[in-house]
Amino acid sequence: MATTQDRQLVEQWRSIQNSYFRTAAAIDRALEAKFDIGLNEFEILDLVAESVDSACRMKALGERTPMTQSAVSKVVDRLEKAGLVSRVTCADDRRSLYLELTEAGRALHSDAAVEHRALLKENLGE
Amino acid sequence: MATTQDRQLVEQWRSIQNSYFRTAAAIDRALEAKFDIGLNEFEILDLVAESVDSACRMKALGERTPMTQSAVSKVVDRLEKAGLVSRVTCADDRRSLYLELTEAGRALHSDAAVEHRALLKENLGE
DNA sequence: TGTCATTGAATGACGTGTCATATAGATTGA
DNA sequence: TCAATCTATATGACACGTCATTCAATGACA
Repeated sequence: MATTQDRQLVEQWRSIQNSYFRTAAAIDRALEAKFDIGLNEFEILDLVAESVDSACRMKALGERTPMTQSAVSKVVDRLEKAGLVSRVTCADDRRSLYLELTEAGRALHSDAAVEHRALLKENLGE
Repeated sequence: MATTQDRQLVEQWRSIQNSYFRTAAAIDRALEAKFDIGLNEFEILDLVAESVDSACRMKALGERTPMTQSAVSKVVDRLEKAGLVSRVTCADDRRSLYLELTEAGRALHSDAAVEHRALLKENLGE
């Protein structure tokens, strides 16, 4: 039953896993060491930073990341506690929140992004 | 500072993340539902199943998966508790252990592998 | 052979993610 | 306008992974 195609699929999958984990781990460690935030925190920061409009975004964020809604909520908790982001209630729908980078958040993001891109380049492209 | 190349890298990375998470989640759910084991458990089972020799393998396993040594140890705990695998002490190095599939483990693996390959095919190739 | 460093694996504390649920605000329709 | 329903987010219990540490066995070298 173990066809050649099966083996190829498994090999392909393992290779994806490895490159995914290696890249994620490298970025995570670097960001943790230099900026004291994890990869998921950075990715939320990154998404907020690239949203130019100030639409109500907690919801939108959830759609742009594989994270669960509750994971996003907790990541934002940490970012807020760290003073990098703030939740602002939405005028037109008071259930919703949108996120704003604080000054500190903007500064950290722009430094961290350089690191992030460099590590992506190092790990993805070669 | 946000060069075109940066954007491409980020896009590439998000696409890897998404396909990785989607595939992993799909497999994990299916295996959980039908065989009551998670993806990591299956992957260890799969590695054990494909090791023909009976060398001392806990160690070797750690080298073929992105999982930590301690993660492997805990996954094996669960597999052993579920009666799918057994730890056998090594004659030539009594610190080492190798793993054997039980009958139940072998049976479950061969069924689960079919599902696993099918989902890989569905998610990776199209 | 006795000490010291090393190696294979297990364990406990801890962080973070997931699922199910809770809560508050919005929407619909009679 | 008042239920009933739906939607956006938060929260608590729990599972699992990581790190640091521990323990036992091995190896190395005097």
